Amino acid sequence: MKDVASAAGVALKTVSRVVNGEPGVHPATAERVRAAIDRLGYSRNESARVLRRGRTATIGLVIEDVADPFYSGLSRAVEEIVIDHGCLLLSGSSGEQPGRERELVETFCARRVDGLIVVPAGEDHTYLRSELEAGTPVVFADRPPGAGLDVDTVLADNVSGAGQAVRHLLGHGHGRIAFLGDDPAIFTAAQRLQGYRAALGGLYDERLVAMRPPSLEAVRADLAGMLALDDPPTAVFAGNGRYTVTVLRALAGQRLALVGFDDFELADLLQPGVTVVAQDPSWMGRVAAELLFRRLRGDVGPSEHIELPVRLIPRGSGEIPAAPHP
Amino acid sequence: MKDVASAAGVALKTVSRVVNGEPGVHPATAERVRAAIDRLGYSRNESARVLRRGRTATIGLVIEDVADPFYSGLSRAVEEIVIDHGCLLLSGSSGEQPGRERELVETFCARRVDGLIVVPAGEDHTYLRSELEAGTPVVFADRPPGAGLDVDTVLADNVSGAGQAVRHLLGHGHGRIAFLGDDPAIFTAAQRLQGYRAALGGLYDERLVAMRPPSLEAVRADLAGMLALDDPPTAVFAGNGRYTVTVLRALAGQRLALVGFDDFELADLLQPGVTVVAQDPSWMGRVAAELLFRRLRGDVGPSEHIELPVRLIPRGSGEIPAAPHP
DNA sequence: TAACCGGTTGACAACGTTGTCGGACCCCTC
DNA sequence: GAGGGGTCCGACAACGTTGTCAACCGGTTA
Repeated sequence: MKDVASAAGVALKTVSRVVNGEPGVHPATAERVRAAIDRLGYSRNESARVLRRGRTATIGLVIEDVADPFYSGLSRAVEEIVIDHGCLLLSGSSGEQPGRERELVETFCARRVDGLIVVPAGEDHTYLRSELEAGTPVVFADRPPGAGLDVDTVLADNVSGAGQAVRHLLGHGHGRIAFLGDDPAIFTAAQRLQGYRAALGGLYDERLVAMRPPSLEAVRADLAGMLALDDPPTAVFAGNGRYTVTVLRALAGQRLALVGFDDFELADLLQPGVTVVAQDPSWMGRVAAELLFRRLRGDVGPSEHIELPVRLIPRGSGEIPAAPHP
Repeated sequence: MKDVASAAGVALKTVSRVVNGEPGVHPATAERVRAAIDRLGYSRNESARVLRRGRTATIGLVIEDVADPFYSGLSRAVEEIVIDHGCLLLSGSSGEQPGRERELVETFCARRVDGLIVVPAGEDHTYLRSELEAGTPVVFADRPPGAGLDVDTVLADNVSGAGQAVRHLLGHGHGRIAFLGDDPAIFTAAQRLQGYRAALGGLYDERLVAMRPPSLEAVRADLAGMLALDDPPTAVFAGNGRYTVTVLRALAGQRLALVGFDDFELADLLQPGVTVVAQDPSWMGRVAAELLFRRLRGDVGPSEHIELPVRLIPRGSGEIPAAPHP
C-alpha cells in the first residue's frame, strides 16, 4: 500500500480510502490510485486490516467429517450463507474426537473468528466459556453442548423421528424390531434409541439392540446373533445413514424390513427402495448460520433451541410385511 | 498479552517467549506467566502474529462443490495433511462459476494464504500470475490451468479411463455405445470424450453423444432420442458420478449395459452392481497437498504434471451382453 | 480584507505480535 | 578485583492497515 501511495503520488491514507470506497476522494485522484494498484498488482493485506478493525469476517465451522454426506450438505449450506454475508468459512473435521474438536475450536478462536458453528464430538464444552464471555456467538448444530452451557442449538427431532420409524414398522405387522445404531455416547444415537424404546413400549427387548461404531463385521455379527434368537427380529431400524448402508451390506439380500435414519442418494434406486426418516442437512446448516448472523447483528435474546422436524419417506423396504408367525 | 505481562509482572516479550516456547526463560517465570494466561483466558491473536511474521499457516482450497462426494473426499484428504503440517484450511465452492472461483482465490490471497489448491472452474487464470510471481505456490487438481500458466497439476488419467470403459463394453459385444457426459467445456468431460472416441475408432457415431449439464429431464430426453434410432445403443458410458446416477434414474430399469466414470457408495448394492472406472479422490487430494507442502519447503524444481491411474471395477452393469443383433 | 465553508488530502497513532539488540545479573577464572 | 562467559530479561521498532484530527485550497459571504 505504501508502494501504491508513492507510485500514485498520494498519501497512504488516500489509497486506503480508495481501496475501501470511502467518500471524499477526488475522482481523478481515485483513478490514479486505481491505476497504480493495477500496475503493482496490489491486494490489501487482510491480516493487518483485521488487526486494526477487530473483525475478521470469518466464521468457523467444526463438523464430524466433511466426507460424510450429511455434514458436507450442512457445510455447503453454511458456506453459502457465510459468503452471502461477505465472510469466509474456516472449517475442520473433528473425526468424532473430542480433543480434535477442542483443538479446532481453539485454533479458530486464536484466529479470532467472528462466530462459530459446532457439531460437537465431546461432552465438555466449558473450554468455550471464556470465548462466549468475550462475546463470540456460538451455535451448536446436530448435537447440543455439554451440561452447563446455555447456547443456541439447532437439532433434528430425533426422538419423534425414531418413533415414526418404529410405528411405521409396527403398522406393517412387525413386533420384533432390531435397532442397530452408533455408540449411545453420541447424542443423536441416544435420542434415537430413546424414541425407539418409547414407541415400542412393552415390545422393547434389549437383545435386539446393538450400539457401537459401525463396521461391517460388527454389524454382521450383531445381526447374526439376533437372527439366531428363538424369536428373531423381522425388521431393522438403522440409527443413521452410515448404519443403514452397513446394514444393507450385512443383510446381503435377506429380505428383512428396514427403515433407516437419514436419507441418502440412491435410496430410491435400490431394490427395494429404502424407507428412511429423512433429515435435511442443508436446512439445518441454513438455520444454524442464519441464527449465528442474527447474533452477530446484535440480537441478544435468550438462547434458542430449535428442533427441525424429520419426515418418513416410504420407499419399499419399510413396507415389507412381517412374515406370518411360525 | 499486555495484560498477561503486567499480571505476571514481566515484560511483553517474556510472555511472547513463553507462548512460543522459546528458550531462555526461567522455569519459575514461565510458570508465573502460564498461570496469568490461564487466569485471564488469554489466547494469542493470530492476525497480529501473521502480520508480523508474514506466514499465515493457512492453505486455501477451491473446489467445485463440497456437497459432491468426489470433492468432499478430496477435501477431507487435503484437510488431513494440512492439519498434520500445523496449518488451517480455508475452503470454498465455486459452483462451476469462473467468477466465483476467481473471487474465492482473490479472497484467499488477500488473507495471504501460504499456498493454494485449485480445482478450476474457468479457463483463464492469468489473474493468478501476480500471486505466483509473489511466490505463493499453487497446485491445480482434477483439471489443469488455462493456457499460458505452467504450474503443478494433479489429474486423473481420464483419457485412458474412458478408453478402458469403452473397450470393456466392446469386449462384451457392444458396438453401439452412447456417451452421456457433462458440458465439454469442462476439461474432464472433454478428456473422457476424447478417450471414448479414440477407443471406438470407426464405430464412433456423434448421434450417440450428448453432453450438457446433468438434469434428469435432459438425460431422459437424450436417451429416448438415441433409443429411437434405427440402430440404438445397447450400452451407455456415463461421464461422471453424477451422470451415472442420473442415467440410472433415467433408465428406470431398462437393462442397457452401463459403465460410469467415478465410483460411488452403493454402486455395489444396486441390481445389477454398477461397473465403474474409479478414481480415488482422497489420493488426488493427498498428492496435491503433499506437492504443495514440498513447494512450501522450498522445492523449486520444474512444475510437475501428475496423472493418477484409474481402475475399472466390474460389478455387473458393464457385463450385460449385447442383445443378439436383430 | 477577513472570516467562513465544503471538499480534499495528509500526518500520526494505534491494533497485538515478534525480531533485534543490549543490559543486568550470576558464577567462574585469572 | 577485574575480566569473561552464560543466563535471563526488557526496550524498541516494525509488520500493513485504519480512525482521528488537522491542514490545505478555492470560492463565497460579511
